Amino acid sequence: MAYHNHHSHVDCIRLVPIFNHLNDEQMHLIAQSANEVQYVKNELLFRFGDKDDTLYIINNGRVRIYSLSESGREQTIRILHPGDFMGEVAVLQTEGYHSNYAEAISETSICRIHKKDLDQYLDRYPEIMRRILSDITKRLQLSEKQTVQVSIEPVEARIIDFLSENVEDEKNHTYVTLPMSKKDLATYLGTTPETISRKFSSLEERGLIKRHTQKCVEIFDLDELLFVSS
Amino acid sequence: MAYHNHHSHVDCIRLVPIFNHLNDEQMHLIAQSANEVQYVKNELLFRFGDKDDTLYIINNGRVRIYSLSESGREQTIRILHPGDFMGEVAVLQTEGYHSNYAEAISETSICRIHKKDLDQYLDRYPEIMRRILSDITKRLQLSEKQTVQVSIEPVEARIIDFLSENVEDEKNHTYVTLPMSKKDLATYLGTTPETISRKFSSLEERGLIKRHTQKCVEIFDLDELLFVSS
DNA sequence: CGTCTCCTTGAGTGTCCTCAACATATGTGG
DNA sequence: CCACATATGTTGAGGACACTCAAGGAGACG
Repeated sequence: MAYHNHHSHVDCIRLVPIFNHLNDEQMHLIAQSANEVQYVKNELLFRFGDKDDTLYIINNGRVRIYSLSESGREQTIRILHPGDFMGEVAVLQTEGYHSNYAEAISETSICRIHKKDLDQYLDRYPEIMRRILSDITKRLQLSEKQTVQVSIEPVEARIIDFLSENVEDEKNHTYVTLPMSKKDLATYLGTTPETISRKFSSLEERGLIKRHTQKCVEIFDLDELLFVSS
Repeated sequence: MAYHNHHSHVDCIRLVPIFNHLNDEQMHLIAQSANEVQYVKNELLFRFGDKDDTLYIINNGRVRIYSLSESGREQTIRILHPGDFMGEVAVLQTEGYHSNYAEAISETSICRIHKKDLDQYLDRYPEIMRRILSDITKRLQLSEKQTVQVSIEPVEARIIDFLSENVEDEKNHTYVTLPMSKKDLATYLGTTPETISRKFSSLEERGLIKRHTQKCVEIFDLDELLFVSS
């Protein structure tokens, strides 16, 4: 990783939902205490068990949070995009140990804010805490949903659900741009690349989807697809 | 359910971690706005999709939060005990719809606080928000762990992990008192009662545990048990 | 003591994982 | 820009784990 100590990281702060309600002066103040770090693709930001007391904010790029099972298999927890934050262990756990792994999946720049600074802002601007709370509540809901899916829905239903949540409509064509590799998608959906591949093939044979490129899938009839999965 | 409108629900408030740092007067104030509700065993507190804007605090009894899959199978998300709260959808989601089901699994009494009241307290006593945030962060970690387990660990490992997290040591005997029926344990661990039963039998055959009563299991060697699961 | 629920055990089946080979992308240095 | 090296994706065969369905047993409760 590479450190950059520009005087202003306001850009970093401005696009973050948890801070963007502040005025310029306030943002500037926060930006002062943030430091920017660059990571290259595949670089690890932290590992399970690392002690840490900073909040990470994605400025640019994408980060994958994942966990390892005893047997060494990966479970992708979520993918962070610019504006997302992570490392909330630091925010509130008195003992701040990371409970999973974070990896840059592209060239990524991060802003880091230390707990002691953040604590000040939380006291001074309660709205920040509200927004963090709102974000984490949302994530909790998603996480619980993911648990249910992974545990009781068959793989095909999980894939279809995932597709339906990532559709982009464009001139009477419904298609999906996969936000990650099939390999990572597999670990996200709690399965293997082979199974993902097979299910996609099956859906294609049945005339429900068409694979254009690795990342781009066309959906012929979303309603029919959703019907099939139930 | 049955409503009770005692003048004071301070008892209700006093034992709740998110409020118990307040002084008597403050607690009294909050208690004023809370109302107590009683539920009998198996009664549903709310269902998926219900609109709601109250925070629920368990005063007495136990509540099970669960979710239903398309196919009708249940996934138990968590069990709440006295002092726990739920319904945080109301706290922060502008549109407060419940995303899962809540059922009393014993005679249960609840304190409910309306969003508009709670919002006031959050502003006046920021420490409350901090504690809620802390609690939800903790739950997020647990939920993510549950996702990983359910998705990649085999059932036996999940059971062993669950047992190891509920051990109670007593005079050189290690045993576990199951906090719920095997039926509910099955839905919690993302499996079926039959499979749970089989795994317990298997562990017993291998001399690792001994079932004394339905709810009480003795563990002969915890280290060995944990070793087996990896 | 009978009923009901929960638990247990058995038999059969299906989904998905593993391992392995091959194909296709992606990226790097010559 | 091509050739090679590496990573990612696809397809096949075989097998394991856990689910379903079904019946019998054990507790709990009135």
